[in-house]
Amino acid sequence: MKKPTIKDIAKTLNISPSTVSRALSARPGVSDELRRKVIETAEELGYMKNLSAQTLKNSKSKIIGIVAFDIRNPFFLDFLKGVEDVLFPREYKILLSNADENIDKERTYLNWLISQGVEGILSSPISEKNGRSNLKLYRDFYKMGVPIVFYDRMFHNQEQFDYVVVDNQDAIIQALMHLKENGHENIGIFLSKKGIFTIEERLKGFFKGCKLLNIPVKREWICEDIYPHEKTFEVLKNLKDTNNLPTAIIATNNNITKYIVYYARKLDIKIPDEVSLIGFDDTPENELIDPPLTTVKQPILEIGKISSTALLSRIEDRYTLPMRVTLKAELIERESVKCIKI
Amino acid sequence: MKKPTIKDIAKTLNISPSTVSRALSARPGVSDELRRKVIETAEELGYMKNLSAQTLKNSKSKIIGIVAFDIRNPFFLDFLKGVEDVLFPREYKILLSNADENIDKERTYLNWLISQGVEGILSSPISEKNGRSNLKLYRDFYKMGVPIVFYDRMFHNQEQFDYVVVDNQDAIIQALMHLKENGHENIGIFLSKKGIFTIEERLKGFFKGCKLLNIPVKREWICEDIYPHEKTFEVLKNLKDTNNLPTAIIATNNNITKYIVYYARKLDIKIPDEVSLIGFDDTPENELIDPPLTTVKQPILEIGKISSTALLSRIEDRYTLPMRVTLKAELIERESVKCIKI
DNA sequence: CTGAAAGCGCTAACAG
DNA sequence: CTGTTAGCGCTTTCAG
Repeated sequence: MKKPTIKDIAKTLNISPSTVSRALSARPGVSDELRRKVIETAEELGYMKNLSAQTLKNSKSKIIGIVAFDIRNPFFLDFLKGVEDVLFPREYKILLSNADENIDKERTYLNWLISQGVEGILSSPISEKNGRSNLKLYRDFYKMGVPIVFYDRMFHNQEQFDYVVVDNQDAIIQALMHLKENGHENIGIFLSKKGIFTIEERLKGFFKGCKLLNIPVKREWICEDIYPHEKTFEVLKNLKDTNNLPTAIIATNNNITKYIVYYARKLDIKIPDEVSLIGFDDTPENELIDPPLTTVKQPILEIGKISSTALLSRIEDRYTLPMRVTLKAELIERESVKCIKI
Repeated sequence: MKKPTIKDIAKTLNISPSTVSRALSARPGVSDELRRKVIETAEELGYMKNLSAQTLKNSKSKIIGIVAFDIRNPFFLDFLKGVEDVLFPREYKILLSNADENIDKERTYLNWLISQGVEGILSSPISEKNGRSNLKLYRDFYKMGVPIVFYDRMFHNQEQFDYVVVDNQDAIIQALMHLKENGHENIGIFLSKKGIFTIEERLKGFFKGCKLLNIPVKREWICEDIYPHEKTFEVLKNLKDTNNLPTAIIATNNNITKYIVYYARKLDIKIPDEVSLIGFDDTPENELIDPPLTTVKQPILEIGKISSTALLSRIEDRYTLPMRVTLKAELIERESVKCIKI
């Protein structure tokens, strides 16, 4: 037996579908008496509104699309929670995509989202080493009037788009200042895949901060493209074998943080006695690791809340001014940085 | 300007909408020549198919709904990845819900999902201490013919439903055996909120295993309803103050695991020297914690893959036999269990 | 306050 | 191989 529709309710009550529609949508123009009866029989019949029909009719799906750069990243635990917190009370639903750091997959999902009729998109856009990205597609969507808010990542010089990101340069500068205060001048940085917006920014922040603080930059200590994680081992081992370890390392994402701890232990490099470490992304476990990790903490829940709030307001008012938010990261001091000031 | 539709393409080529539809859907009945032209002008016009219309027409949304018990649980990192891995190639999309351990929220989302026309639902059903749940609603859906696969959690004695869960009793028994082998007889267990399926099962496993292995059960060492996390502190402190610590503790989820480590450290209870610990849910950090944690590891990625595969096959064939899968957990031995055999 | 009719975009059945 | 027609379920005029 098929799902009952508005028509079935109309028929059982001998009224017209339009009246049923009005009654169920809480719109005016129906007597209280009738409305009550409609609602009642709707329940009896087990009626559930068909949102596809409604969407088709008034082109409002009450769905927003999320494009995740990689759904396995713990980033999404807090981010999704933040988004869901603001969406749920407003009855918006989430269509979840996972780009897996792959621009082709991202493109496929973006097209699906549009076809599905999402009212807006929350995206952390992928870009590859060679600079390839789906910027053109995002631009097309922008022209079509699809509200888009970038979170965590964005495109440079595309000021028409809304975004909510962290000040990644400042985040690294904070880390550098902390290291400098603790007497470190020989500082390395481990970066994951090239091309990723946040990683590029963190590297820029490193250069900027070193200049600012008068910290010498040494080519071998800028370890780029640390991926997959075994590369962490190679690089660390090489640095150790050549007796060329910096006194401190800054990690630039949670995964690298984790693997530096892991492989340093295997290589018998003592943290923080031999090398100090500042982690990136404060997963709850960072406090429990040995040693508890001094970490740059991003306000991820906030990114979720703010970006989704921004998206909703743009959905409601397409012609509002660009919303560009840059949040500050925070340095959580624990025990992985040793003071070596003389 | 509105989004172009199939009609617009038809008009510019002076053909009928149905031909365009056939051409774009790769169905037979169109000359190659025409098909080529259709596809071409579709691209020129920036046509994107309207899935709401398609769904309305053939009641196939190519969307499945996921109900998460609590989206902040790291469980969902691997689970969602597993699901997405199987869904993406088959062009199914994910509508994500977050029940937040709240049956009312779960119910709201379930109704949304149905209204949205999802073709199936992957759910970890919530149940409260008092036994309340949305079982009735799930039953209604079952009657309506909506495919449902439960993952991680399920209902007892509801054998009509498909499910993919872990053998939680066995998981705890494995932990007990390991402890017994290492000479432990005074064993405590820390459980989170009452009523949760997995937690109840783990407690049952504890009783069963103790009986099996001839381990005495002591009331004060069965610490239930550890929530919120500060409760971990209270309980541990009390046990310590009364000089009543067991020699080993089994944690029953990742959060409790984490907080036992955390508060044990605060209370200066040495793991594993004073108390051995077996954690539950193997987050990658468990290896980095001090000490590296012996942990019960659930095959979460598999749960995602298998449950979504099961769901898709039920969507394709509604009348197949029930699919009930129980996966085994695995004990990862590290260094948080001390051998105290004399 | 209620009903009739048209249409959102797409597809499937039937004709030609 | 292509076109015509009708209809999926809902809402929104416009009449009454």
